[in-house]
Amino acid sequence: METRQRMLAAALRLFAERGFYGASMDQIARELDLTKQALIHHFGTKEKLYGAVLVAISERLMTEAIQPTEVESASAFADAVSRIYLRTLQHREDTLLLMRELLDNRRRAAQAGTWYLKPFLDGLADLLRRDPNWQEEDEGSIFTHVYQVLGAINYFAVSTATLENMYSVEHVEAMQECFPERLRKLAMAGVDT
Amino acid sequence: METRQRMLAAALRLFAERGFYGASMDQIARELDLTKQALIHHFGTKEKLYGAVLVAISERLMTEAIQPTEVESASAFADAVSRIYLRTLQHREDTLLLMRELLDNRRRAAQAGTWYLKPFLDGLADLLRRDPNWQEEDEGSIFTHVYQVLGAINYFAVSTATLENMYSVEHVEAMQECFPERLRKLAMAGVDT
DNA sequence: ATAGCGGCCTACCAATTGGTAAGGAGCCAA
DNA sequence: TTGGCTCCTTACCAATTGGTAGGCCGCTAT
Repeated sequence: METRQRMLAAALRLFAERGFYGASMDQIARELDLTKQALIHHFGTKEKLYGAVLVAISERLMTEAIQPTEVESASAFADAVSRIYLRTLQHREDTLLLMRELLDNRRRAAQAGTWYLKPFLDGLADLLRRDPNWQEEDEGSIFTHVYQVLGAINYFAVSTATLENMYSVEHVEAMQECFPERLRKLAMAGVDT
Repeated sequence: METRQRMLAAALRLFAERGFYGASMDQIARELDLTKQALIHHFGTKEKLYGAVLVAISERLMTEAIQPTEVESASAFADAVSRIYLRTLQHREDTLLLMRELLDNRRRAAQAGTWYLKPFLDGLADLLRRDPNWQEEDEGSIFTHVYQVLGAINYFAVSTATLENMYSVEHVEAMQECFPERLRKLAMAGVDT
């Protein structure tokens, strides 16, 4: 059991860092001081290992990201967004892998079982729907707003390493400091401005 | 000459769709009814081919995305963002590849020549800096805002295929219809709210 | 003692990878 | 005609890929 968790952790790291094709079973196994056959023994195939990693991520996301008993307030959505932002930074590897999955998905898109994000998105949309400022808005508008805010978070979370090299560590730290406040303004961005 | 362009186009398509490791020289060549040695003849190695694709993208981005003679107006930034959004949708493959590059970059991050986005980012930041509403904001705040808005655009552009499968084509069309208007509100999201 | 079993190994395999070497077809200039 | 050049080919290669087959070791139940 212990081993299985270690395997999932190592696989997450390498898949997140190098992508599905970029990471080989052998590399993952070596990271654990095992042979790739140990991995195959536990998960069958590379695809299934990858799937198990995705399942683990989505479980974490569901149990941690959205509290179902969200307090109903005018800023409920903005509050949830703040929490999601913090969580995204903490689980950067999850974020990286989900981003990669988003890119790769379009090929095997027809396959089922890949909508790990759907309940999450729906939950956020629900939160926004209950906001008095948003009750007159149509569905498309609500989902669009949710997605734009999520995009702002995830894109940044995935970019910090590049930004640090493009500018400097201090520059990125300055951005990180401003981020929550500006994110809040995005989340609140007016319905009737 | 003609062939070189066709090669770059095919490489872009496959790299964007499957990533650097996911696309093989052979696949790219077959797409052109050539052998992979033709590709190697023109570009030397796979890495160099990939590099040439990135260079082509960044050139397109620089010449098209930001007009240097942007009219100075209160909504100059929001206008630029609107144009960038349209361009992003039109060149979705470019967007996909740049997103992948963003993810992969963190490994070979120290390498030079990969800051294709920097002049683009700086240009946008400049635009925002000249906005009267933003003149008192510090650098971190400005860059953060620019990046959040860019994130909203790119994340969505890269997600539409997945979203179509997750919900429906109509759902995504509804989002696409709302997008520009909501994006504008994001871009304008208040400085002193 | 021993049979079974989960956990992991070595040995091996076909397929695919990026890349080298060498040569041929077509064209143009001398 | 000859030589050279560009563009592309076939033939080949070592390395790596994911995966199969089968066996060894240590634990537990009988």
